[in-house]
Amino acid sequence: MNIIMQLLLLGANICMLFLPLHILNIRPFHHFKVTLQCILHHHYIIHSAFLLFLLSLFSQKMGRPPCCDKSNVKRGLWTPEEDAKILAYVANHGTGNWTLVPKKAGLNRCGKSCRLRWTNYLRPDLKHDSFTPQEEELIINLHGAIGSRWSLIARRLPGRTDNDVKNYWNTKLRKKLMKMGIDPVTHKPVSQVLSDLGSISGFPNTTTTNQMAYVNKELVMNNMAPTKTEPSGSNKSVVENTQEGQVHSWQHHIPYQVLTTENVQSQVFSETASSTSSSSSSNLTQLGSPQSYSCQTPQAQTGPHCSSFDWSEFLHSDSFVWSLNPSSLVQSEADLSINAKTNGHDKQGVSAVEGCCGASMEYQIKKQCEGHSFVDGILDRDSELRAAFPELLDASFDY
DNA sequence: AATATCCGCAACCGCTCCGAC
DNA sequence: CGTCGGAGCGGTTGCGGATAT
Repeated sequence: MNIIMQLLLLGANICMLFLPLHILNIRPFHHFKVTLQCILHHHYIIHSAFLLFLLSLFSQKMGRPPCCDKSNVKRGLWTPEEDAKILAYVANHGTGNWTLVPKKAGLNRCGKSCRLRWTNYLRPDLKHDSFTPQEEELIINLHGAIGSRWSLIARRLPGRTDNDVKNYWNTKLRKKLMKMGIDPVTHKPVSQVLSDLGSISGFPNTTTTNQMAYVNKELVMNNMAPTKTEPSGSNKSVVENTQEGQVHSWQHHIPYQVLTTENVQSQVFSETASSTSSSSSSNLTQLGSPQSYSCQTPQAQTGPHCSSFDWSEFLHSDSFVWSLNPSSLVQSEADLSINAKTNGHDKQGVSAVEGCCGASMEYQIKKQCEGHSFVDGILDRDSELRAAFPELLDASFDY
């Protein structure tokens, strides 16, 4: 009798508390749900059940609930037993509807967590060994072209996940580029980035000096050599910024590959669009191979050496590419819009390609196909800048 | 040998997109 | 048209091993 009275009393109290919120449709209210559950569960299990019942009644008006009750699911590293359960479940039922997987597989995990564990670690087609130089090279090329679109980049690397690529970039490749004096975000020489900063903001030289000092401090803090100023615009400047051997190794073993327009359009564009087609797997496999990135047109291979690499053109490569061959891009965009409609989940990738790949990547490709590699362009431009602004670059050591 | 610091990686979080209803 | 739920993405966190002091 006492329990019944308590239940009724609690129910009335909760109704008094919940009903106005329910009527007012206050959505953030569902954040209290778990907390209230925890408090009541500690002392009054029956009350908690009653509360849950009420909550379920009100849930229609509480907005989107969390994907799982995070306070009651296990988090952190996975045990071999848990892995075995996932593997067994997937072997029997396949993937899909991950929210049901924990329940069906007997796991006390969030469904999202299960999906991540499968896609990032347990999938049988994953490689668990270290990245090869070819993979490194591909990541750098693609990052330079499309930025940190890790999932798109990972699709070119069979057996690698977006998480793998992202981690590898953040821990290794980014530092490697910085060590070479190349800004890992823009893939330009640090000096050029600072020069752009100065010209865009209209800061006087003193400010630019401070910026240089800041970046050099960053380099020092990252255990990297600050940028040395080379007299008379030597094209060895970047090489001498760092340990020579490393850069030579970089340039010889991890060169920026030469790409053709056709390759990029067929690779990056079709990759996002063809994921639903039967030929997607062959495309992706082909994309992962380094030779697919070599310049195939004899004209390009024997073309004139590009002596000047204009970074402002690189920055505004959208218009540049349009002026080069607008008709082909119109065609590409038309294809993309069709593909985007037929493959909704890749729309993000398509738009990314439209925004990034179609422009800057294509520009790089054209430049590279003219026999002028990306690194060559960086080095040339860096040398020009050093020759043009020796006093500006010297000032970087004034901090 | 003990402690501090660094580093790599697995996992998590918050957000967006998209199809179904 | 608005809402819900699944899926995916990119950024960030934190654990555990490696290395330095």
